[in-house]
Amino acid sequence: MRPDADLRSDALRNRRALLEAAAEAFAAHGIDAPAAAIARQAGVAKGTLFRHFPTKRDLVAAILADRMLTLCELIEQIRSECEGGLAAVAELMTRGAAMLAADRSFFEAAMREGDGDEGLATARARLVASLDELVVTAQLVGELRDDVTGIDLAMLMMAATNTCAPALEREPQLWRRYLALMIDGLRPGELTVLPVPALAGVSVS
Amino acid sequence: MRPDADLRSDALRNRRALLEAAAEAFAAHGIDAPAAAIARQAGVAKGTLFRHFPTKRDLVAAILADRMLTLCELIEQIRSECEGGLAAVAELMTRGAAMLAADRSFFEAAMREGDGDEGLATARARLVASLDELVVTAQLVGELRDDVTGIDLAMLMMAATNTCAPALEREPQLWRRYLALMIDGLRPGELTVLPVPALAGVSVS
DNA sequence: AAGAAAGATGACCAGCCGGTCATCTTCCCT
DNA sequence: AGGGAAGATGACCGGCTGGTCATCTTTCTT
Repeated sequence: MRPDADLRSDALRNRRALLEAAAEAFAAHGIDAPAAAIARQAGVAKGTLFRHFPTKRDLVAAILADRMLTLCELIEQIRSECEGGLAAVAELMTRGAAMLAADRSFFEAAMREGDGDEGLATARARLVASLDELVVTAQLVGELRDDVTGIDLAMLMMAATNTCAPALEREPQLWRRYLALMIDGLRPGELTVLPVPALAGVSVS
Repeated sequence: MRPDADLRSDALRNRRALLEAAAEAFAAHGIDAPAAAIARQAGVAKGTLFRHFPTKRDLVAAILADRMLTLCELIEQIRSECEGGLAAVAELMTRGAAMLAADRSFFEAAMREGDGDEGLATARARLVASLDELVVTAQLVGELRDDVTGIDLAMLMMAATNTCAPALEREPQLWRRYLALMIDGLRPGELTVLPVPALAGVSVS
């Protein structure tokens, strides 16, 4: 993704193996997957991991940023496929949530990581912008309540998938139930005036 | 709460101090609050803690059970105050969520703990039963969609409060926003057919 | 082809955690 | 009052973690 600076060939290879291994480990075991395990999986020594990512936070941030950009791509794809209404929003939330449900680490990471990492900060900003576009489009057509924002969508996706996390083994699709419920709450009609404004701007979490 | 068996006077005193200290520590720092800190706060040695609660899980379970019973009491109180409609449901969810928002550990514990502990299992059962009663009442009046259950309410409360957990420092009331959105989704009208049934029976998480 | 720089290695470290146990103290009953 | 049992103590243990560093290996340049 990054231009990857000018690394020696072996360094580049290792870096990529590390990212791949980390993505897998984090998705399966959450943020707390031990660094040693990731290095082993990548076929590399622990020291090498810490050479590429001086801190575990850096590694987590790199992967979180990547996932966020993937979400951006998903949004673009949906915008080109669907009409802009609630259907598009629902489609995004469903497919996005499916992504999150398959990756334990996303929620944990999005919650804990600040904006220390620059790559993460810009990825986050891009994601929020994309979400906002989608929201505004749906609102213009009158199919989405006017008082929600892009960040709200992100929060709801995380809410639906994470709440079920442990129940996921019993019923891996449970998140769909709550997501559907939440989407119903997004319809216009302003049944309730939302208390408290959404978080603003750059930093989602 | 428990009859507290027949303990020696000092043992009883220590046990209570331990529970109080643990509740405080868990609420503030989450489930991972170190056992040593809890013991110190209770003015007791670490060994004493592990005498009363052979495993940290046992301590967590004890406190989680207590919180669940508190929620039961809250429900009873609301049922005696409000009419049975959606207002009662909304009231419960708001006040219940406020409780959860003030206690980092509840969500973590509810997610991780199985039903190993008997006290916990019965507390959980009682809570689910209370929630179900509330739900049925509101459904009879036609103010709550027919396809939700008591467990759904619990899940939504946790979803709303936990998702915002880290944003809580910036905007401690943010959970109210999402809870309101979710409650809107609970209105009857069956806009969407919910995919996936709710979890059944005893074990919530 | 040779040497210097970039990179890889893995033994090692410090810190923290849950949990144990031999020893000492407190309580309670007779 | 005194003795035995229930309880309290805190040093200690083993395991696991993120992170370091002196040493060795690979790559790239000239």
